[in-house]
Amino acid sequence: MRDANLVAALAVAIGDAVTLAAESAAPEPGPAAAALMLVAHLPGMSIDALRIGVGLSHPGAVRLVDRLAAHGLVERRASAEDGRRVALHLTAAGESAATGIADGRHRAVAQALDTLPAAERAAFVAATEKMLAALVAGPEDALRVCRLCDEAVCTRCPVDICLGGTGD
Amino acid sequence: MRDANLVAALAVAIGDAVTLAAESAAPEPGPAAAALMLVAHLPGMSIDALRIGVGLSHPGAVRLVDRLAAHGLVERRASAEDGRRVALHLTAAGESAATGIADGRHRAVAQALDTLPAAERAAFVAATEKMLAALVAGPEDALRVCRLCDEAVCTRCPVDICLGGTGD
DNA sequence: TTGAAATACATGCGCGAGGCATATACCTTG
DNA sequence: CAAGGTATATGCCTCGCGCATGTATTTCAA
Repeated sequence: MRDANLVAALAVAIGDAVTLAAESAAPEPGPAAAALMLVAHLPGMSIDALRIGVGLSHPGAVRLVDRLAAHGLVERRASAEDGRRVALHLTAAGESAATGIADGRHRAVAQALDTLPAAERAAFVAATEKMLAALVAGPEDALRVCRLCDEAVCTRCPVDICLGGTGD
Repeated sequence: MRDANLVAALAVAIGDAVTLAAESAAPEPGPAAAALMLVAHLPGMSIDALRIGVGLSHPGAVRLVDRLAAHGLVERRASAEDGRRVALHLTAAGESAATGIADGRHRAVAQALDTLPAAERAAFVAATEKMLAALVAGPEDALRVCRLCDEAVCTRCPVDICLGGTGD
């Protein structure tokens, strides 16, 4: 009981810090930061996939893309395979916004992680990987969990491996 | 870099699970669950303290209390010392809602934590305590971090100790 | 091949939570 | 006792979001 409470509190603390850092680098509070990171991670993704990742209704995702496009951060391109689909891509400004979000996220976590000596830190991260793999039950979970991930450093990604991917 | 990304991903995953569990036991999505847990933790607290904990503007907190009171979960009492203040208290229904939120939070984290063998789990929790203490810089941080805590199991609370309290 | 169902995206509409500015009551300090 | 600060409440507005619906494209069945 006490263990769970402590872990939940740390998750809330780190989650808040990550969210705060992400939103300060995004054009608006809320799911915009997650949307930018998702499109950075999966260029050409559809609005429907985005909808799952950010946890909005479909109309909500459409409006979110509208706003991000109005800010010049993403653009809708026609999909080659499927004429119904929209292929979402980041503009140059969108790329740099995504980089800023990833940096802020990294700094927020590093502030916590740097209080641990190297050995404890390694054990902590190893346990983190194990739990992360256990928490992901399907592709939809993966989209949600990775919605703020920095794909540049996500090597040997436990979520990807858990889904049968290579982890790259 | 990779360490930070993994830890952030786990924080997001656990944070989502905790939030989902909390909101499903609350009368509405958003900060309502946090408000109920805060009032459960600190009976008689003011609306201003609540405002800090849930991260709303003052009017937002007033309206949130209005809604919770309309649902019969909290009640405003007159403060004995200060006539300007409102002393917030949970009703019986509010107490049981808070219990449901704490239970959901506990289950969400236990699902992740139970994947670790006992030794790893103990090390993970020890590291968690250390980081939690390092992340709290003042009373306002404490209110925010503990906004979903279950006070019944929060013995030797690192946040409280970090602020000079006894941890109980 | 044609018509029906399914999928993906877009839009009209209304709701409701939240913030800003302001008002009121109370405490505190000179 | 007057002035300033603090705690709470309210009028007003904005805006994000979901529901229901509309449109275009693909898929499938007969």
